[in-house]
Amino acid sequence: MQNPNYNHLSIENEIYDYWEKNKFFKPKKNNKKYFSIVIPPPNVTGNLHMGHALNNSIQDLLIRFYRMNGYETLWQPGTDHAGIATQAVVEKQLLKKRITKDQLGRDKFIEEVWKWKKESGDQILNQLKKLGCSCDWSRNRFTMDEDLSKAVTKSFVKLYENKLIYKDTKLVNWDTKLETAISDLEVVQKEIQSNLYYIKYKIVGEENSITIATTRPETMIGDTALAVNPNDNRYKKFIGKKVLIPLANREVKVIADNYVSMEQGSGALKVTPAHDFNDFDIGKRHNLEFINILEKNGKLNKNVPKEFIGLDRFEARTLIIKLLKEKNILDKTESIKNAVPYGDRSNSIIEPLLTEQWFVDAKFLAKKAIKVVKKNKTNFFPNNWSKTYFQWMNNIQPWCISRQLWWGHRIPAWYSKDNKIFVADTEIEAKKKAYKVYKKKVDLKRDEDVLDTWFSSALWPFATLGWPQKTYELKRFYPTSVLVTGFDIIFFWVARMMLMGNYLIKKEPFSKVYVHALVRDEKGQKMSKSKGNVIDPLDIISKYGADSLRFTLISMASPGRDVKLSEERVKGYRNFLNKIWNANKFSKLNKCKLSKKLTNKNINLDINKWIYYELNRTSKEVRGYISKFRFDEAARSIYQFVWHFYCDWYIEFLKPIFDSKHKKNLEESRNVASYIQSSILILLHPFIPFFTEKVWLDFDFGSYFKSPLMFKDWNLSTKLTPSFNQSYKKIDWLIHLVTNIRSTKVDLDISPGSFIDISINELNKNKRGIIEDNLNVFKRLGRVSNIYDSKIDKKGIKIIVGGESITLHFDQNLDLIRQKQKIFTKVKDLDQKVAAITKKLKNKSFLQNAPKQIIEKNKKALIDYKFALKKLNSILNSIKN
RNA sequence: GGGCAUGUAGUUCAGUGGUAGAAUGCUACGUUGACAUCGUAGAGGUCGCAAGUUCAAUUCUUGCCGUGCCCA
Repeated sequence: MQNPNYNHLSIENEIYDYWEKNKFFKPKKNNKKYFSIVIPPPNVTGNLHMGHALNNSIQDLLIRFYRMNGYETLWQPGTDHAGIATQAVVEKQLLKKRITKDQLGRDKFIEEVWKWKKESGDQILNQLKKLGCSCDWSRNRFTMDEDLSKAVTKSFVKLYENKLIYKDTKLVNWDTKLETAISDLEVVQKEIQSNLYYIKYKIVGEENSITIATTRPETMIGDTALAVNPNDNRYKKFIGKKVLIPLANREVKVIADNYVSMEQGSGALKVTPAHDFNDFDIGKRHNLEFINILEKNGKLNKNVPKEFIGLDRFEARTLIIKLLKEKNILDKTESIKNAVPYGDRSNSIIEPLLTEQWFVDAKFLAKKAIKVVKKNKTNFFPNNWSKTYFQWMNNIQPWCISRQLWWGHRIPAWYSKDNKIFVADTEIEAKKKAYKVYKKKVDLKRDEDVLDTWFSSALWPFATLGWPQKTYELKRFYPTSVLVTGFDIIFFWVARMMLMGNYLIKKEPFSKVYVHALVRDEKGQKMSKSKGNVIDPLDIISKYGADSLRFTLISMASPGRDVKLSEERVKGYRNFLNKIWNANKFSKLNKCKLSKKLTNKNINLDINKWIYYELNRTSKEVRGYISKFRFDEAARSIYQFVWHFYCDWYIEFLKPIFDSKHKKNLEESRNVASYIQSSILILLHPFIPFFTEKVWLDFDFGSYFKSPLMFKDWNLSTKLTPSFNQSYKKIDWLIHLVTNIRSTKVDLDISPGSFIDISINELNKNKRGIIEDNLNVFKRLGRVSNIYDSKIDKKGIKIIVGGESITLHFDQNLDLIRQKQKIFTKVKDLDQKVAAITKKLKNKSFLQNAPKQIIEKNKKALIDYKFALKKLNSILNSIKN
C-alpha cells in the first residue's frame, strides 16, 4: 500500500481473475434458502450502455448480498440471439465483401452468423465482467443454443397441440425494409407533419360526389367501400348507392358504420380493408372485399392499374396526387400533424399488410398471468407497475410470432403438398404424423419462417435452468427470486415470461420484479448517439473504476425516478473509495489487528462501544433497506457511517489513544478498530466488490475469519448490553460539545488550532463524568488544555450544550460582535418556537385530540426551549457587562 | 383523448400528519503524521399554486399550473 491514493486500474482485473479462478461464482449447495436471478439477456450484438450498467449493478448487489447471507445463490447469465439486429449486422458485413444473403443461401448465411457470433458475439459479457458481475459463467446460455432451441420447439408443439398457437391471415405490422412482420410493440408512433388530401368520389349515375380525406391516397386503389355515419344528415341519402374510385375506376358501395366520426376530416371514410387496421374491422363487419395492393417490399403489385405497378408506395402517392390534380378531383390539401407508425429497428414507415402468420392466443395465457400478480405470487416493485401490467394484459392482442427472417428458431411446422400442417419436434416426427394421415410416405416442406426472438426470451427463466429436463437447477432455483429490469420491457419481455412460465411450468417465473428507471444525462435528457450525450460506462470505468460507477448508480436508483448521471457524482464516490483507502492505511500504520479475545462483552472504552453500537445500527438498517429494494437509502446509510462516523470521529478518537502508552486501552482499540474496518468491507462488498476484496486480501482478513470475503457472513448485528447505548449517548454529547467549542472559536475569530481552558463547574455530575472518562480524547479534539471544576478568574464566555452550560476561557481580548449576533438569532428563533408551542398548548382542541405522546413531547420541548432561552439571555447579559 | 409518474436548498434527490434532511456546489479558514480525491466552520428552503379534511398539512383529498413517460 505505497500509493497515497487508491488506484483501481491494475486492481480490478486482477481481483476478477482471482474470483473466477477460485470458482466463487458457482452456487454453493446447502439446505438453506435459495436466491436466484436470471439476467435479462443482453442482445448478442450489444455493447454495454448505462442502462445495462445500472441493471447489472443492482443484480450483482443483490446476488452478492444474498450469497453472503448464506443463501444458495445463482445468477444465470446469457445473451439472446436478437433475430433482426443480428441478421442485419451480418448482412452488413457481407455487403462489404459485396455478397448478399440471397447469393449465399439460407444455410450458408446461418453459418456466417454463427461464425460472427463466435468471434464477436460475447463482447458484452466481457463488459459485464468489467463491471464486476458475479454470474455463474459456467452456465452461460444463448437463446440459439441446442438445449434452448429444444425448449423452444417443445413449447411451440405443446401450445400448438393445445390450440394456443394457430395460423391466421390477418393484418400485421409489416416492415417493408426488413420484409418481415413485426410486433406492435416494435412499432413506434411518431408525430410528423403530413398532408391531408381531400378527394372527391363521384356518385355513380349522379353529378354529386362525396369528399373523403386521407393521408395515404395511394391506398385508395385498394378501397372496397366508402363509409359514412348512419346519423350523418349530409350523407344519409347516399347510403346504398355506389361511388366510383378515381383512377382505379372501380365501383364500390356507400355503407353506413357507427365507427365513422362525423367530425373528423370530411366525415366520409374511404375503406381499405387490406391496408388499415380499423378498415379491416369494418371490412369484416360488412363482408367487403380485401384487395392487397402491396408487394412485401412496399412496391405496388399487380392489383393496381398498369401505370402504378412496380412503383414504390411513396412514388405512387406522388403520382396519384399529380393525376388527381390534373383531373380536378383533388378538392384541397391540408397540412396536419398526425401519428405515423415507424419500425423501431429499420426506422421505415410500417404498412399494415394482409398476410398469413402464426399467432399465440395471448388472451388465454394472460388469464393465469393476471391471476398470479393479483394473488401476490409475483410482486412488482414499485408496486405501481402492476397497474401497467394489468392494463396491458387485460387488453392483450393475439401475439404474432412468425418473422420472415433466416436467423432464429425455425418454426417446427411442415406442410404436405395439399397444404396440411404437421407440427412436431423433428422432421421425423412430422413425417410419422403425416404417415398416419396419408397412410403412406409423403414429401413435407418445412415452414420458412422463424420465431420472434421474444418467443425464446419468454422461456428464459426456465429454459436456462434446463427445462424441459427435470434438472437440479430447475427444481432448486425456479421460481427465480427477483427479476431486475427496466420498465421499457415490461410488455416485451416480463409479460411474455409470465404468459409462458405460468402455462408451461404452471408456476410464476419470479417472485418479485424490481423495475428500475432509465439512465439519463445530467440534464435529464435521454442519452442518444444523435444527441452526442452518451456516457459510455466503459469510459467511466477506466477513468474512475467500476466500483465508483456502481456506487453512483446504486445511490441514485430511487424508485420511480430516472437516474440523472453526471460525471461529478462518480468522481464524488471515487473520493469516497479513496477516503476508505486512507482510513485503512491509518489502521495499518497503527498496527490494528483482530483478536479472538475481542468480544462485545470486554469492550470498555466509550468510543469503542459508541462505534460498535453505530455499526450494529447501520448494519440492521442497511439490511432493511436492501430487503425493501431501497438501494439508494442503503448506500446513503453506509456512506454516512463510514465517512461521518468512522472517519470523521472514530479515527480522530483513536489518535490520542494510539499516542498513549495505556496498554489495555491500546489493545482494545486496535482490536475494535480492526473489527470495524473489516466490517465496513463486509457491509460494502455487495456495493463495491473490487475495492473491498482488494483490502480484504491485503489485510489477510480471510485467514482470520476463515472465509473469502465473498462468502463471509454479512450479518453483523448482535445483541448489545444497554451499556452500549449509554456510551453512544455519552459520546454523542461529547461530539456536540467539541463541535460547539469549535464553532464558538470561529465566531470569536480565534484561531481554530489554539488551545483554551474551560470551566465545567456548572455541569452536572453525569456530564462531568463523560469528560473525565474520555479526558484525553476530549482534550485533543476540543483543543483544551486545562479543565477547571470551579469558577476561575479569567475572561470567558458561556456556551450551552444539551441544555448544560460550560465556560470557555480565552487569553486574548475578544471581539464578541459575531458571537452576540449569533446568540441573538438563536434567541429570536427560540422565541418563535416558544410562542408557537405555547399557543398550541393553550388550544383546547389540540389538548383534546392530539395523541398523548405528542402533547408530552410539546410540553417537554417547551421546557427545554425556555431553559435554553434563559441561559442564552443570561449569556447575552454577561456579554453586555 | 385515457392512464401513470413527478414538482422540497443553486443543482441532484431523500423524507415525514406534530421543530425540514443528505450529497454536491458555494463562502471563510486551515497543509496538526490516514486522506487536499482532505479537514473545520458556515450561508442557503412560503416543501409548484389554490381550496378542502384535521386540533395540526410539505405530507391526506380535490382542482389548477409545470414537467416526463406509456397507451390510443
